[in-house]
Amino acid sequence: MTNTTLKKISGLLGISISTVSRALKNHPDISEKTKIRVKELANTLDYEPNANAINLRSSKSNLFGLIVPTVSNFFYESFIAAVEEESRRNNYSLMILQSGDNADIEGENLRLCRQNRVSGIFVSLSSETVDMAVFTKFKEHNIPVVFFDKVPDNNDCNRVCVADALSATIAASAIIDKKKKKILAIFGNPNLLITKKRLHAFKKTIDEKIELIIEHANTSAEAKQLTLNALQQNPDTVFCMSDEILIGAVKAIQKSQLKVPEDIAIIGISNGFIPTLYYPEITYAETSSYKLGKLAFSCMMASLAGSNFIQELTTESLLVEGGSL
Amino acid sequence: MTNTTLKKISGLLGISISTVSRALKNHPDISEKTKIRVKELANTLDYEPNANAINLRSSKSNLFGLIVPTVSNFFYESFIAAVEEESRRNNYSLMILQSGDNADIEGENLRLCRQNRVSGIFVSLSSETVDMAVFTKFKEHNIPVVFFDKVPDNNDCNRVCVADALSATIAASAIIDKKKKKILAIFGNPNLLITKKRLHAFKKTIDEKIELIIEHANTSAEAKQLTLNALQQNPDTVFCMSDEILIGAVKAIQKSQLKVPEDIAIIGISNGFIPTLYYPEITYAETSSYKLGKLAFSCMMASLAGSNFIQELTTESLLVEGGSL
DNA sequence: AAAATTAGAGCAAACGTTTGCGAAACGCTT
DNA sequence: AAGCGTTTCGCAAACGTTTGCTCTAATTTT
Repeated sequence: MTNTTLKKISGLLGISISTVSRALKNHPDISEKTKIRVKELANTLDYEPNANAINLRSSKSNLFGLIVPTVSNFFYESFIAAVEEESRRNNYSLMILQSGDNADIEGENLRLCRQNRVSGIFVSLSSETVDMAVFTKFKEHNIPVVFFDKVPDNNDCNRVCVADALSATIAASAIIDKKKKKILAIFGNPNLLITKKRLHAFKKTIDEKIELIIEHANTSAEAKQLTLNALQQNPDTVFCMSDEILIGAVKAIQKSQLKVPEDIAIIGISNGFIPTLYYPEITYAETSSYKLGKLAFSCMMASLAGSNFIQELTTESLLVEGGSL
Repeated sequence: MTNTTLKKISGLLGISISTVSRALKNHPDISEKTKIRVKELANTLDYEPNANAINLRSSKSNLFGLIVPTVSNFFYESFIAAVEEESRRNNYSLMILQSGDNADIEGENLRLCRQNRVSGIFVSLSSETVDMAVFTKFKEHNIPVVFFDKVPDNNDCNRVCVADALSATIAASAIIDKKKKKILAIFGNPNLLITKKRLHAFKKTIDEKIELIIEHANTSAEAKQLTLNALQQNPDTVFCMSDEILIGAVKAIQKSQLKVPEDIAIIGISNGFIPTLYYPEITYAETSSYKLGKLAFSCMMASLAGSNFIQELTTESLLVEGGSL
């Protein structure tokens, strides 16, 4: 069965297309009788307006693009869930694209967004991305870009981030409160902005009287191995900058058959899912990507409303107590 | 800056719109000189064809809809990742919608798909959904529907599922091979089709000489509590039907300070992520939602190619050995 | 009763592409 | 010089909507 159109309805009813269009929209020019006839037929024919035609005619898409390295990630999924929810509430659709951490595919996805005349895009950069020129095109076309998580260095763009410094500070404070003396602190790739921010805040908060072993791990496996080694030095606490690192550290501790928190305490910074998988649950400073999604969306709406106010926003953070500290 | 169109280029070059269109597509009718002039200008003007116009003109969208209860779920995310990858490889875009397990929102999402003239949809039903009439409309319009995971009961539709029976059989066989004697087997909601399938296959495979304690849990917390209780009976093995249940069971075992696998063995059925978070890693029968995504996509492409062959497909399953059995 | 208002509906253009068809302009053959 | 085939391009319609304008009758006003 071919799709129902205004023309089809108008033909069947012997009235003009414009009358049908207006009738369906309750335009006051159209008589009640006509409206009813039109609506009934539209209903039985399962009429659904063609979004492409509407978009073309109106030069609007009510569509957002969202580009992430991968959708299969416990941080992004909550973010996406939040953005999708808000989009629907505001009558927008969402086109989700994965870059696979590949700059070429990212570029391809950006083209797709432009071709679909998206109203705006949310982007978490691929780790390969160096050329920011692609994104300036969006600005030239007045399409807002909201960066999140993996954001660019230059600050003439909209960025929303989790509370990197604050969460690290909160975690450090919690450690201090518990009067811990020797901490193994594991951070991620030292070149990443997120690592720098968290490391700096953490070190700044920790007392000098507390012994600090600082390590860097790129993967969960690295974190595990490195923790196994560092446990020789008998730290009383392990701090993990991210879920990825936490997973490795916990494995190492479980392997070493240490009791948590008696033999060793653990604290992390997390979105909230991973820490609840263990017993005892891991104490963490929350950096909710769901909240980040909400924040990103409001930033997007502000930009669309004409705010040329380029801003960097951060979410809040709070300590969620498990039994690991 | 307003968007570049064929008309704009044609005006600037003093040639007709159709010539511009053909030049950009390397149509043989157009001379090399003209092609070069057109392409250069298109380049400097950042021309990107308007997808809405193309879709309208061609009555095709090259767009798939994907509807899930929530995107924030370690099963769906892999599925989505797979479908997105394949879509891109085949020049399709993906519109991802969440139903929030709400039938109304699901209906709303389906309308959105129709309005956007999607080429096909992937659906995991909300738990509320009872009225299948909404989906028959897609059939009437020749839009393929591929159900996955939460599929309808009636079998006049395309369904792709993970290997429920097979995975349970594999897990049971692994238990038998290890000569275990007393098994705590935890399953999900007994009303769900997936539970019935897995339970049936599991029981059928397990020897009568093996002692079997069968329990049902709806949530991770329930599974934990129930495991704590059942541990009193000293099972030598715990089998978990799903990740959700596994999480609870592992917590209970960690709380009881039992050594795995010496004191107690664990085996599950899983997508593959959760089991790797523990030490030792959990042995599981794999039911990959990533593979399911690939399967769903090929089913979709077959339908689009005109196959009226309604089918139910299942993925394969294999044993992934951790150190927990 | 003539004029003015109003209700109800249609015409046609526009959004940006694609494409069948036709039309110049040119070179080539007889 | 007339006929013919190419090459290169333009015209115009179509996809489905929306909307400013016009038009006809019917109703109201003076």
